[in-house]
Amino acid sequence: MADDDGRTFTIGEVAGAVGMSVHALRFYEREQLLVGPIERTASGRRRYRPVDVDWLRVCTRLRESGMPLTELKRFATLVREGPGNEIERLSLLDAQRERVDQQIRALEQAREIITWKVDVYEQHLRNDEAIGLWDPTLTTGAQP
Amino acid sequence: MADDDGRTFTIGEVAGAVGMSVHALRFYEREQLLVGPIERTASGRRRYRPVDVDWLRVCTRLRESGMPLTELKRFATLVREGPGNEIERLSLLDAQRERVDQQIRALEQAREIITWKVDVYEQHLRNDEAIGLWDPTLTTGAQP
DNA sequence: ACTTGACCTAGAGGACACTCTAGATTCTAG
DNA sequence: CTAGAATCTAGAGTGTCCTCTAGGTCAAGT
Repeated sequence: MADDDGRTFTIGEVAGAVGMSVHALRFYEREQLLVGPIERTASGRRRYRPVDVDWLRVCTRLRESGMPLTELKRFATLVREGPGNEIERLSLLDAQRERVDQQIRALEQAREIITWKVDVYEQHLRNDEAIGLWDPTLTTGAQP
Repeated sequence: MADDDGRTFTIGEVAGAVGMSVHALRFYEREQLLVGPIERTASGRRRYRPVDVDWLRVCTRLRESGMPLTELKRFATLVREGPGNEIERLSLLDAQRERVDQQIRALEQAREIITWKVDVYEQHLRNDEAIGLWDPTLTTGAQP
């Protein structure tokens, strides 16, 4: 078990490590988005274990992929409840992967339109013409 | 000029065509996110021209790609002001394309993590084992 | 010892992008 | 002609996801 060597981290260290604010970390805890309870020092300060940090890293990835907090919370709850609900965890993740694929497709479409417009402008600037071709609202092929 | 044939559309038709609500369309107009003024009938109802619809389609793409409304407004303003600011329009679009690329990369990373977790769960369900491998907080390679 | 900075809670506040309401008018189909 | 659907305005409200504030406690360096 090289996994849980007694290292712990302050909230500030964790914030730096996972790219969230300390405010957000406390918010996540309040909202029950974490799997285990975060331990405290005698004086009440949070001590994050490596496993907590790992979970937070997963959280940030899922959030980046557009998973809403409600669903992240659902997932956290399932994990907290322990073995027996793997099918639900799986379907939750699978649904999210589907959404990610859709997002990627949408972004690629948007990227094409942007690129097309960039090309139009670049060509315009190269040609330095003012022949009415440059109304960016013209997206249909019909040109005078 | 096969471009501006007198067809016009009601706000409801446009909403259906571009996938926005009528509320959103009025909101966009109020917020100066449109390029031209939308014409009105004698009784004050909006009449959208094809060019307006085209612009709205561009808007939805840019929004889908994560462009904030403030920037969309800036772009609309530049277009409204007419020729002469193409360089700024270009840099705005180019910056957005850069952000889209970053988003795609982030989504692909998230997708990998999700897929990996899905695989883990699927394998688990196939094997029907409970040997402590299934703590989803374990993201580091170390396994017993 | 003292100062500076990190941390604590509970709750308010803010940014964003709409979404909805109310009350009135107007268009359209039967 | 009339009922119902669509539209109008100005402004308030909503959901999401944090972010910040106030008023403290605690820890570490000098």
